[in-house]
Amino acid sequence: MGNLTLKQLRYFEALAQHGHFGRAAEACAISQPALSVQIRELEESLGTNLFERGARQVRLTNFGGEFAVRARDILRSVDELGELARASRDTLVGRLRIGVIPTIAPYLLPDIITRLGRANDNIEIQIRESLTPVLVRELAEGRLDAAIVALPVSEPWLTEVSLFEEDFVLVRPLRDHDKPVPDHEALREMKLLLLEEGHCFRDQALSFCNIQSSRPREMLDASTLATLVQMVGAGLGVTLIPEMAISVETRSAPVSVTNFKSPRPSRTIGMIWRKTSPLAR
Amino acid sequence: MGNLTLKQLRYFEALAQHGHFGRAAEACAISQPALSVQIRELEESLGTNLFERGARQVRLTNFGGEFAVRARDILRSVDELGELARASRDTLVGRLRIGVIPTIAPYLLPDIITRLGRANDNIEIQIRESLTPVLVRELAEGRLDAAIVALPVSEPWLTEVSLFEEDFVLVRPLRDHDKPVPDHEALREMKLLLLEEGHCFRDQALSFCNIQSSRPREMLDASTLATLVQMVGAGLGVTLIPEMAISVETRSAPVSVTNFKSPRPSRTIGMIWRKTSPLAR
DNA sequence: TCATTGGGATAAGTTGTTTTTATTGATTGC
DNA sequence: GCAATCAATAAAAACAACTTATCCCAATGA
Repeated sequence: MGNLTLKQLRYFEALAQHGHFGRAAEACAISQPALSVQIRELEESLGTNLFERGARQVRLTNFGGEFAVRARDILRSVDELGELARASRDTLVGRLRIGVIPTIAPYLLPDIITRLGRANDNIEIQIRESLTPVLVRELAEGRLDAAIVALPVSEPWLTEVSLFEEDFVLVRPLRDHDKPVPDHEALREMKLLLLEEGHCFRDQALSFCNIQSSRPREMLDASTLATLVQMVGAGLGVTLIPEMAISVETRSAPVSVTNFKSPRPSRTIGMIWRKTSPLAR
Repeated sequence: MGNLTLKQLRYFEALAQHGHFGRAAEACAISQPALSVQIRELEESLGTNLFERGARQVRLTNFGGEFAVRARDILRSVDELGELARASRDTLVGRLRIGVIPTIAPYLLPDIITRLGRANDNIEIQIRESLTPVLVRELAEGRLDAAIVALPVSEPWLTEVSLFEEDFVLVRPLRDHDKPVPDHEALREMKLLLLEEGHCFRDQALSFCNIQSSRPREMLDASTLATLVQMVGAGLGVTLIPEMAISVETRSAPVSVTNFKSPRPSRTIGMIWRKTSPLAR
C-alpha cells in the first residue's frame, strides 16, 4: 500500500546504524513508537524483513544489508541534489543561449563573449546569428534565452531593455568625398545599396529615406555590410551602415564616411527575453 | 522547511514530461491544485525556479533540466530497490553461513554443498567447521546463520530441528574380528581411544560407557576420526565412530567394524538457528 | 519461581500535511 | 470584447505521522 518514502529510508538507515530502536529514534529526533511504526510499514511495503529483532539486539537481515547499501546511495544522491540547488542559486550556472542580428554580431560579439566568459567560467554561452523574426520565434519556442536586436520588437510577452543608440553614417565612393552631405530627400535620388530583404537594418534605412517597402527603384541587395561597402568602393552606389561597423568595414575599401546632419538616422540596440524567463529575476 | 520528498520528485518528473499542470496531475492521479502546490513547495524548498510558467506552456528552466536528470536517476534507483525486495522474497538470496561440527563435516558436506548449490545459484554458501560451543557462540553473535550439530543443544533462543539419527559402531583391530561383541560394560575394560577434549562425540562415547568425564583411564586422544581409526589399525586400542564415517575412514586401515547389540549407542544430528532469524519463516 | 528491567510493539488521541472542490485571475483567440 | 484555457489560491475534508501512555515478552537475578 503506502509507497516507499525518503523518511522511511532515513529512519531505516538510523536503525541500521544504531541497532537499537530507542537510540535510532533519538538520533532522528522522534519518539521510539514513531520509528517502530515506520520501520514496520517499510518492511510491509517491501514484503520482506529488513531487521532481525533479537532478544537484546536488532540486527540487519541478509537482505537488509543489501538494502542498506542501496538506500545509503539514494540518500546521498538526494542530499547532493539539495546541495546542487543551493549552489546554483548563487552562481549563475548552466547554459545561456543568446541570439544576435547579423548587423550587430560581428562588431559586438568579440567584446561580449570575452567579458561574459571572464565573469564566471561555469557558464556555457551559445551564440546564434539570425534575422530578428527568426530570433523572436526561437525565443518563443524556448530555444533561445535572450537576443540582441534593434528595438522596438513590440511583442507583449517580451521584455525589452535598450542598451545603446547608434547613428547611421553615409558611405560614398572616395571620389565623392567633397560633395555636399545629402539629406534624406537627396538620398532618394541616389543609387542606394542595401542589405537583402529581411534585415531590419534595410527597413530602417529605407524608412529614413521615406521610401515605402519593397523595391520601387533599382537597388542591388547584399547579404552583409562588408559586401555593401565593397560595392560602394567599386563605385556601384552609396549605402548606410551603423556607426559600430565603421572601423571594421571601411578599412579595406576606397570609401569615405560622412555623418548626416540632424535629424540623423539611428537605431536603438537592446536586449529582449521572455517576461517569464528566469533571467527576469 | 519542508524537506524534499519522493512524491515531489515524482510530481516534478511528470510535469517536466507533460509540460502541462493539468495533464501531469492526471498522470499522477491527483488534482491539478495538488500538483501545483507540491511543485511550488519543491521550488520553495530548493530556493530556485524549476519551471518557467509561460503564457501557454510550462517549460523546464536551465537548472530544472539539470535537476530533472538527477531526479530521474534517483527515482529509478528507488524503483529498483522495490523490485529487489520483491525479487528477494521469492528466491532465497544472498549469503548463507553454516557451521558444522568436525565429526560430521567431512562426510556430509560434499553432498550438502552440491545439493544446495544446485537448488539456486544466486546464493552464496559459507561453511565453517568448529566445535559445538564455538558454533553456538557464533550463532549468538550473528556470525552464523545456522549450524549442523548433535542435538540437543538446549539453548532457549535456538530452534532445533532433528535431521536424522545415526548409530555408533565399534572399530577394532582386524585380528579381533571374531571376538565377541562387547557390551558397554565390557567396553569399560578395553583400551578405548577417543577424540580430544571438547568434541561432543567424545562425551557421547564416554556416556555410553558410563564413564564420568575427564580421564579416569589411560586414553590417547586424537583430533580427528581418521587418526583414531589409524591408531586402532596400529593395534593401540579400540574406538567408536559414527556410522556415517565408516566408508570414508575404514577404507585404508586394517580394522574391523562391528555393530553393537541393543541398546546401540547413537546420536541425533540436527540443524539449529536463532528463533529470531529470518530462516524461521 | 517470582519480581525486575530493558526494550520493542500497540493503542488512542493530537497535530500536521496532502488532497479535493470551488473559485479567481491572467492570457489568448475569435 | 467575450469565451475559453490554464494555473494559482482558499477553505474544508481526508489522510498520514507523531506523541504519550501502556503493554508484553524475554532475559536476569534473587
